[in-house]
Amino acid sequence: VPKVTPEHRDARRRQILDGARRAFGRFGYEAATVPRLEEETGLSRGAIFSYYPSKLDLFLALAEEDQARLLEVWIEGGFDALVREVVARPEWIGVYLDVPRMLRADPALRDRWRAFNPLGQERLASRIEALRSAGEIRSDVGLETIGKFLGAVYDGICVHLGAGFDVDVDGTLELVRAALAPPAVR
Amino acid sequence: VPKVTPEHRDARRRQILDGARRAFGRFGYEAATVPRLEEETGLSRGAIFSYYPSKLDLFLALAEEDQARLLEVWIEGGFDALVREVVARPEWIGVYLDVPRMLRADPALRDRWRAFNPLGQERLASRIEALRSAGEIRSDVGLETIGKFLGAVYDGICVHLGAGFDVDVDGTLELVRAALAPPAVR
Amino acid sequence: VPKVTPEHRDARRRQILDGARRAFGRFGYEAATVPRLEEETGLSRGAIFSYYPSKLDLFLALAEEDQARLLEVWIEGGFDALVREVVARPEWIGVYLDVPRMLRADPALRDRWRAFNPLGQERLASRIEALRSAGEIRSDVGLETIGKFLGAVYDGICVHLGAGFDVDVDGTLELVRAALAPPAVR
Amino acid sequence: VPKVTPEHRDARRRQILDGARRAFGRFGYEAATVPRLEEETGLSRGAIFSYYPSKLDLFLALAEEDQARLLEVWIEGGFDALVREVVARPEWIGVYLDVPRMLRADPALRDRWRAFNPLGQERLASRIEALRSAGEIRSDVGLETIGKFLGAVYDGICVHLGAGFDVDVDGTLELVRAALAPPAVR
DNA sequence: ACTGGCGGGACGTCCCGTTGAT
DNA sequence: ATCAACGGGACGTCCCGCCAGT
Repeated sequence: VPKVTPEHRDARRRQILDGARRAFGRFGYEAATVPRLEEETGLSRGAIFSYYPSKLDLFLALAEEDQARLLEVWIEGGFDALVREVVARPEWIGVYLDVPRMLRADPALRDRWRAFNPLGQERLASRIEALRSAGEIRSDVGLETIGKFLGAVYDGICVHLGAGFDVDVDGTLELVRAALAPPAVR
Repeated sequence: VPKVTPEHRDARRRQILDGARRAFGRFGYEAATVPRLEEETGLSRGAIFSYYPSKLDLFLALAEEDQARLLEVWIEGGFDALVREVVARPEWIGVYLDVPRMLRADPALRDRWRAFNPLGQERLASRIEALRSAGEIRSDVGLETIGKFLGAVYDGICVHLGAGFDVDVDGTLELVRAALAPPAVR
Repeated sequence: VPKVTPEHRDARRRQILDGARRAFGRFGYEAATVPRLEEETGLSRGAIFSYYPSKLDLFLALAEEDQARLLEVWIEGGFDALVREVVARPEWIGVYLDVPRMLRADPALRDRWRAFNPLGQERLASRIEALRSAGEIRSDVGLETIGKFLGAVYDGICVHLGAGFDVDVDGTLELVRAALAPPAVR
Repeated sequence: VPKVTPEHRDARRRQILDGARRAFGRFGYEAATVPRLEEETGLSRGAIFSYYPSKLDLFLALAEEDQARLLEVWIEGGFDALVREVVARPEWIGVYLDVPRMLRADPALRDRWRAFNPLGQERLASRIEALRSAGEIRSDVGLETIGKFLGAVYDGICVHLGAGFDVDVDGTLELVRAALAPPAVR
């Protein structure tokens, strides 16, 4: 049984994840066939499947990794930063776009996805809460509503980006700001 | 001398479209296999493929039909009506969700999709323009920006619905309204 | 029950046979699909299959018709005429080329083919016999051998023509003549 | 690091070629379905198509192998040896018979086939030339004509063999000899 | 008499994941 | 640890022929 340093394992994992993202992003989940994954990662089936038990698991690992990273961007830099991030790296959208479709057909997956990264979600909620307390966003609508609204806008932008349509980042962010602005005297 | 009446053909077409929508909606484009299409439509391959030359053509016929119908709802009833329509019939979402993913991988398809129903798109633009002229929505941002914003929100809602997440219709619409409201004295 | 004159039936039969020959000749038996037969004949499945019970039967009718005609040419005009005939109408070769392949896989068909047109075969044998008696061809080899030799040359020419290779008609016929010439003083 | 030794690969290749020849020979190209190829080779689709990218490629590999071998027999042993070889192994005929039929419908394939093994064709031409110089065959007809004549006779014999008809080897070869004999005083 | 809708099966291809070899 | 050979199943397509309908 050959042995290998943990560093090597991590590097391989990264190599697989990076190549897989390119493949999934370019072709979509089903069209990113194992041969294409091999090509993009530069590794063979054997190697890939020794790190991830199936194509689906590899895909989900990628999706959760992105999810965590983007949540972090949101928490750290706010919604603007989140949107600018995805616009700046549209090649990452591919993976994200496939997720909801898979959730649709597989309730078990839906639960898994929902339960992922509860800590991050909580931190995000706290941050929005803080903004609200500071009077920067309106407090006459529920936190949940704001979260869902932002989520929808974000997902919508991703869909447009993913489909190759132009996105008006500044304009959209301006409208989002207006939507969340505390009510003024009218 | 055709073998069947045009009425029969139309009925069959509907039967195929309806069954196919169920199949595509439930499973997604690739997982809606031909046997599943047969099962849902109650017809055999021979019948289905005598009306549509391929699975993709059937899918696109469905997608364009929905697209036209929803655009009509939007034009006639406004954005609220559009959102309430998709929320009321979430089983129609499935087909819609697969479209952008397919556009991503196929530029030719993207062009075809974009060029579809130009008249409807124009009519929608006119309507928004009219609302703006009437002072019901703000005129300090471009028409294009408003269209893209609404499109994004709508698509985002579809993604959430499609993925099986709850959607806060009233709250979201309220925020959209705020986003588009003409600026007041602050 | 509609009625039709025998003339009409014969005309339809010709129409089907002629179209089918074009299709079989151009594409070969398996690639000459029923839709292609429909196209070439200008008739529908129903019409075609009401005159011939299956694609194979239609093909064999055609093959036997050609076989009979070519045998007649051979009997009437000799081997030279036969060869010149097939060279002049290479589009007829297609059907002929598929026959031996089908015989190979189907012994029953082989018997049917062999038993076809015994009268013609006999007449041909008589003719060669007569030539031999007249001293025009050598009599030191069996009639059977001569027949098989000529058959092989003819089939070989057909194969070459069918494959699209050039055929040296005059040269080949000259060599055949030499092969069959009565032995001279050497 | 390959999984198997080159010897293993060669053995597998042979196993596939041999089984495929049986299948193609018995049923013909189109009727030699993939399941039948699996059965004859004793291997699965996965194995077969990992050695040959498609059924057509497998078939052509076989055809070219035979072509090369038989050309060698012709060059080394003369036309007699060639004919005796195919008569002795009639199961090899099947593959050979399908080739011209495929060439007929596919000009690209025709070019590929023609360009195959030019060295062998040249060596054969030299050999016949040498025989002619030595006075063993007539020199009053072109080399090309002789080649085409022999090719036609050979192909005709193959057709007969393939179709399951008897072939009179000795008689036919005797006639071929007469055809090519130098002209004597008459 | 003729049409063409339709059933149902078979096609070649390609897929994913296991496994035995290195 | 990594490889590629391989099994076996599923895919969309297209085929042929039957027969209901005109």
